[in-house]
Amino acid sequence: MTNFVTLDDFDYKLLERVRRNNLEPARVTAEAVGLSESAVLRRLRRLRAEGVIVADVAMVDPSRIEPKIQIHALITMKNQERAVTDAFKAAIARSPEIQGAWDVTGETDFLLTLAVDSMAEYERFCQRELTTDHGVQSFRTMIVIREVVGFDPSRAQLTR
Amino acid sequence: MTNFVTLDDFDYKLLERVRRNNLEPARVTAEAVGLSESAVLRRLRRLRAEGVIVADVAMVDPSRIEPKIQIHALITMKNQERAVTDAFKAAIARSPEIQGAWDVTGETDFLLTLAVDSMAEYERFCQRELTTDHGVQSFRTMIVIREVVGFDPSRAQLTR
DNA sequence: TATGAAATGCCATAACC
DNA sequence: GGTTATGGCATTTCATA
Repeated sequence: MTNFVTLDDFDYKLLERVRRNNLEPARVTAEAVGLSESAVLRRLRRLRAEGVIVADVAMVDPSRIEPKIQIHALITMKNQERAVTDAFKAAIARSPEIQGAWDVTGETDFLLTLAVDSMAEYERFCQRELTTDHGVQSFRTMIVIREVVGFDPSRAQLTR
Repeated sequence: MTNFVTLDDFDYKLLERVRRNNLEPARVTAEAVGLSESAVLRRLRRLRAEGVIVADVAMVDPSRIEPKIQIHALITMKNQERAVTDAFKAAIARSPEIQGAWDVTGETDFLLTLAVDSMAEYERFCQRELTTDHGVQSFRTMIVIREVVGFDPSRAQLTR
């Protein structure tokens, strides 16, 4: 699961296309990248089996359904004890408000990204995860005013 | 692109599934949500036409291909002149290193997320966009040590 | 205006070269 | 990697409420 995979130019071309649209018929893709239909399908199957393609998903625009408030929070922990930070990470990972979370260098320890329906919901999250003895010393809230660069699936990073 | 869309329970169930896997045969989905195959396909077609489903994509795990350094940067601008900030936003949006960018409240003005192959590449980005008269007063770099919550497609937020 | 059922046509699959 | 035959799936049409 951990080893790297070597890809040739065809694979890269395929990934580039399928990251934009994974419903494109293989016939079309084949012509675009200069392969036969079956070659395209076999390579995509291999890329999925090898874990290069992790998931095939429909991207939903929640703003078309309900207005969401997007928030970033910088977390400073009281100390660096593994037991404490691990528990905090686990709690964060379980929180439905969380969109992403990173262990970062610098003056703060974690960066969180959240999406909530209201500030009241964010307050509940803070009480539940930040101000209730999970080892958090302080946190800084940054509310998103406007998205400058919209989420671009072809730029999306999947790690872990 | 404009008005909100009202969805019923079937639509929500469909979205929930298709956000996890958009290659699932409609027959399977139909049984899971309690609709006929054609009803499922029609509703999904409508959700795509109405822009609730924005894109259908394969999610790639770049860590399987090449090691990437993930970086968050907090930007403080010299002032809030529209002409300056707009130019900065445009430059950011054009930068290939950028994964996301947000206009935020608080002590800083923007939060950027980047993925680079090396610190040298990040340095080049900083020289190109941050330290070369785009109105940036100061910035703080946070390098991701470890991802706590991996990017989850079913949690992904598409705004704008 | 929505559904469910059946015929058509397209697409992926798999076994070949 | 390309070609071909098969099976599966989406699409379309139609009847119904």
